Amino acid sequence: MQISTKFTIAVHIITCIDYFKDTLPVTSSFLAGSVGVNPVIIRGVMSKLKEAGIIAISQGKSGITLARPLTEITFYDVYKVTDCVNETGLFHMHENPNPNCPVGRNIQMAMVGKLQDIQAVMEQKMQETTIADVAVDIRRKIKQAG
Amino acid sequence: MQISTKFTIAVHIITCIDYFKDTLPVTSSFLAGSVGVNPVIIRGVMSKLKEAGIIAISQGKSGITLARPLTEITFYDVYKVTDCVNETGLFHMHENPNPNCPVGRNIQMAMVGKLQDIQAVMEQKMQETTIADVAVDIRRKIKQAG
DNA sequence: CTTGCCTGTAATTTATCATATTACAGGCAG
DNA sequence: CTGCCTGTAATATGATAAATTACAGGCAAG
Repeated sequence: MQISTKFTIAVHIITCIDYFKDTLPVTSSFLAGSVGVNPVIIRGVMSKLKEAGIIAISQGKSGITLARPLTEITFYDVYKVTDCVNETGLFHMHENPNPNCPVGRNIQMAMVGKLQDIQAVMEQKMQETTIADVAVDIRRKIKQAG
Repeated sequence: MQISTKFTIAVHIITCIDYFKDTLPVTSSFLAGSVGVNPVIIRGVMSKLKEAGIIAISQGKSGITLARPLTEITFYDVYKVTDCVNETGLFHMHENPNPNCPVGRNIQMAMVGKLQDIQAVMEQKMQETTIADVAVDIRRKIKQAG
């Protein structure tokens, strides 16, 4: 299993909006071309980024803009927005342990807290990484080699 | 997306082997009953646990035993054994960014290290948790309420 | 104020993967 | 030697991700 590409697509989208903001109008079709996926996927992700107050979308020909600076958009924000991991958690527990078995009827209670702790450290690390970190790396690489 | 139930099933299996080791022979059918899944799934997980030197399997009627103490079996060991996350990583990056776009041709390089770091803190936390921690919780709960 | 480009979203298709299930070969212990 | 158990292949089913088609609705440029 893997976390949906919607997460990295969203990071790509945000990075593009920033990178091209003074050059040309950024639209879902343009983004679809850069990301390499269907425009509908882009629109779906964009729509959620808008709801979350990360980007601003105007219809017509104007294009999409950022609603706050890259340094204030964390990986965690994007990860939450794209629903990559649902409310039941990162780990999928087997759902029918036997209640007539002493281990079976207690295993969920015994594991849930530990699994949440593991997920929590991952999410904490995501909060410490921002899209600005990605943008910096990309600009540096472009300066070096194009 | 979620990490496969094989992980929690494996934890359940190991806990059961320990819990019932002096009481009755533990077989794949018995475990399937406790876990609530098909015996073939149990056998597949068991087989990998054996390869990894975590359990010992003898055929015939004898049953399955642990190959090392619970305190030396970490969540990380079990997670690796069950192949819950493949070698391409926890995150699934979109695979066709446009090489003609400056962002598209550099986005993967800019993200991969950051995603690996996030995965690494999660795996580090898994190394710090052992099946013994689960077994302790279960025994305590059983003493309290059954 | 109209027209054209763009977003929003539903519906359908395709591909992939997780899990269940059936079936049977092979092995060990009693 | 015999019966229960493991090992594993093959197939079916179901869920989910992503692609695709289609179209309604809105804004902005002119």
